[in-house]
Amino acid sequence: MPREKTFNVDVALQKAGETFWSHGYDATSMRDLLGAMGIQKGSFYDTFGSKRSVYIRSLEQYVDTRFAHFFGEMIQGQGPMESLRTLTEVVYEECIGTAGHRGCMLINCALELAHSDTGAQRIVQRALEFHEQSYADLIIAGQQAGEISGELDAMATAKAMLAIVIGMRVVSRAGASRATLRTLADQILLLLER
Amino acid sequence: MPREKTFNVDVALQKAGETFWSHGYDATSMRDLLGAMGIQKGSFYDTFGSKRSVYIRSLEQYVDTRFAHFFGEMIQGQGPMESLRTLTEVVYEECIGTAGHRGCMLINCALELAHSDTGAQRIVQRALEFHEQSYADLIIAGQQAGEISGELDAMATAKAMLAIVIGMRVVSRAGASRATLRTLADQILLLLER
DNA sequence: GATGTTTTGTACCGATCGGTACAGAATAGT
DNA sequence: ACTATTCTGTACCGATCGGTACAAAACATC
Repeated sequence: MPREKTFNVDVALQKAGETFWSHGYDATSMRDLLGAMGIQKGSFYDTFGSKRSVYIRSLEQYVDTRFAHFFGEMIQGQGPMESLRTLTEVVYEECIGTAGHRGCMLINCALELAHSDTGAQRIVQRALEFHEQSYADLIIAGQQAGEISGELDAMATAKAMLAIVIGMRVVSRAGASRATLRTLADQILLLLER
Repeated sequence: MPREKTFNVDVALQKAGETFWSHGYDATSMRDLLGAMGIQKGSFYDTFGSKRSVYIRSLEQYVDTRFAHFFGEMIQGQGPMESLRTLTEVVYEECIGTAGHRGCMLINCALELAHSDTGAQRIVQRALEFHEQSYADLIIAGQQAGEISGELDAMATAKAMLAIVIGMRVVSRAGASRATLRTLADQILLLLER
């Protein structure tokens, strides 16, 4: 008998996430948020409860969909080394694209919120660990396939790769040149040729 | 004839900088700021004019004193490779220290403000370029001294080193383990042994 | 058409924001 | 003592903050 919800919760969350992504948590006001989500205050608080809960949920959605896509269909059917190349190029393309100045929502969150919000911190840590482990798995697979030297410390190299990726997202948000980002992408892959 | 200022402007700026460093720009209120600086609103606005101007000045002071110390007395009398080792260890020690969760003020600023404040962005960019160039100079000196392979692309390696340093500061602010930070420090130095 | 729910829109809440104004106490040089 | 400047402390400004309350309209089921 009731009237059905006329807006899609996931879509609204995604819109909210994009706004948080660009401007951060504090700098996003309820006015900005409602505008981006296309709903009114009443619906907002009935559905989500608070600004912070929307942030957390949109961050979780960002992590889930992004990593599923990254380590799923994006490297479907590719060999380990080819996958690592693809993933690095994708990061590079995102950094130099129009949305490059937004950086990575996870990393933006790590610096703005993970410092004071333990809930956000847990999400960030788990996502970083997952990212790191996924790299390491690909490196190990590459070693088993003979594409990557067995001398390499897979976990340590994975950590270094992730650190450079993080560096790329930071400097690109700070306005780094395309050439710098290209160099960093190349350096990531050079880590695998030792 | 006038009464002299009873507080030291540089000390007050430094206290302000530490507060901004820990909590960021937005999350630091005037109340926090005045408390940390140990002065009252009247003195604050008479002396500094605005919250933003204090932030910019404290950021400049942070960059100046820090880099002067880093690439000055800290590596005084050391060879190039030894200097690079020292600088890397210092970053590691800072990351695992009690102040590690603060990260680096410059990088915090890069993500929070450089995105929207062109003045802050210019400071961040110039500081990153200086840091990068200083690394490159040391690498080149190391190559001339025969401590580092001449095959290495000095500028590209410097960029990669800086990117990993940035990654370290981000993950340490997000609560990374000591072991992870140790691994990353080792990986920085491994970049020089190719 | 009656009922129940979700929508929009607006009015409002106390708190806090950065910033201004100013009075009065303190401290210096003349 | 006189004067100039800086300090502290407080009161206040308009604006905005996140969040609440609620009435009226829209919609879906019965």
